[in-house]
Amino acid sequence: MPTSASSAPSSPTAAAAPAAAPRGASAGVTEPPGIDAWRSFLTAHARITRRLDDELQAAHGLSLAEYDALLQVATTPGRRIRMNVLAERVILSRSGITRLVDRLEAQGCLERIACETDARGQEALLTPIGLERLRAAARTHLEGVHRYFLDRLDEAELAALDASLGRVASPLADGRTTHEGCPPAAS
Amino acid sequence: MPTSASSAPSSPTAAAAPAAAPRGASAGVTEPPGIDAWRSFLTAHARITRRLDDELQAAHGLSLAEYDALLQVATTPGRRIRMNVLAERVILSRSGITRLVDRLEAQGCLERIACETDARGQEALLTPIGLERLRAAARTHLEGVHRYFLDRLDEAELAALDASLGRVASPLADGRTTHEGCPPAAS
DNA sequence: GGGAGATCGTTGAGTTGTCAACGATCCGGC
DNA sequence: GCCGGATCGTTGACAACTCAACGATCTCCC
Repeated sequence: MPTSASSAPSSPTAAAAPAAAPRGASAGVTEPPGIDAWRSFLTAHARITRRLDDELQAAHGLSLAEYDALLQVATTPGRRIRMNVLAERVILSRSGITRLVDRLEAQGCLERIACETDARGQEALLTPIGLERLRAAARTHLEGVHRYFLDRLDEAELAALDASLGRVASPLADGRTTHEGCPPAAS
Repeated sequence: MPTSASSAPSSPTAAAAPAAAPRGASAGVTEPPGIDAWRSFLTAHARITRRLDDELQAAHGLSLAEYDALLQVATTPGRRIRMNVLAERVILSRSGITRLVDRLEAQGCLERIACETDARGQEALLTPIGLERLRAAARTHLEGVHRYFLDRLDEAELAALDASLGRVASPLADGRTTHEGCPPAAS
């Protein structure tokens, strides 16, 4: 899912949007107000993450997902984490995590160890190489996050963003099944 | 790129974050303030789009990317659009668009026609089937966008989001090459 | 304590995207 | 008019994810 912007056409008010989709439209579909925010959200995400991923890849041979996984391991007490938990944090399926850890293990950044308290479990353990790799990559990554995101917003905006998006994300915590615990609207 | 959240560890202030990553951390990396907004941004995107994609797929057998492509065609005057432009709007590589249009064409939603003014060019043309498909899907999709996004934010928040994220996205308009026209910070 | 059912991580198969390279066509300078 | 370089859409090869199914293990209730 590449995830661009746009959701449905509306009023013929082609306004800002410097180089992307038309903000107004013309098909046989109607759209709600506020949808512009949704589009900006999608567009911003697609553009920024692509940029960050490219830069990280070019400078350190690490994808954003790999970086994130290393970070999650590094910031967990003991620098090891159940595959399980890692999957949820990085927002990947369990099989996705298996393969991602495979890759990082092959590069020497992570090690797999058996979980002491659960014989089914595996833990990913950060190696010194992995930590060094993460440290180096963090510089590049944070620089990018600043350049493309943080530096363009003032403190109030960042706080507002955090509040709004945090509120929007929290009810969707798990996501295993398609939509169970969430009443469609008011029913 | 699965794109979860998080960027770097920081102060040991594990606060909100209902079911995901720790907001404070403990590795050998330092992090800037405001990074919480960045994390919320990533988390919200990952969770919402996954949900929307699942629902759209279940109800109409359409991925979010396919939906978006249909919408882009539908909202372009003449209901046809150059592959080129479509790629940019949906934020996909040109080969990605070739394949996506292949799929939609196979389903009868789109048709490929030669461009009249440029013999190299192809245009994707929306078929009646495609329009009907889009209309049906739009209901599901918009309902989801409301449920997971719009309805959780008031008007002021939406406006703020649009302004902030729009400003953040615009400088990254094209994105073909990795980072050419953007001074690293202040140099 | 024993068995049914849930959960763990991995695997095979399939999907959807990318990059590099291609032939075809367009365009600007000579 | 024509030729060199850009741009168009497609293709082959590959990368990274998903789902479904698996054996192993845990957990809870009888």
